[in-house]
Amino acid sequence: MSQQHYQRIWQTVLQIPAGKVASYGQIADLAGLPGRARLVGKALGYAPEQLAVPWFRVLRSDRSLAFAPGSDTANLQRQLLLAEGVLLKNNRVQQQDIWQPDLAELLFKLRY
DNA sequence: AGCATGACGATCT
DNA sequence: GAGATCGCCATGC
Repeated sequence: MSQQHYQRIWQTVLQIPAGKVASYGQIADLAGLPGRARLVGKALGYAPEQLAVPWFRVLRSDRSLAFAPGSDTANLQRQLLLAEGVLLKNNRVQQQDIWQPDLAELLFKLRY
């Protein structure tokens, strides 16, 4: 897949504010890539460290973490979210912690 | 080209 | 909510 798509995904994820989370599908939609939720996960895995993309603020549409419960990655994600005040209950975040961006403002910042 | 594999998602039970 | 099923799309063998 093109770097262009990855770039858009990374830039979109960078817009998620601390203390909020978004789903893979939501990010795909906002990045102008509807139907490609799976590509978002892949892009996050390739994200350069230097860009400091908040990958831990992205999870599934059912509000559960994508990594196996108990795995090192899942534990790390849980810790990073907790540090921002996002508490997981039974591997799920609260509905209120889901990011609901102002579309006009977001599109302006991303200027697609 | 065919098939399996995912940091996924919507829908039904 | 949990589990099963099917759809989706990019990748790699």
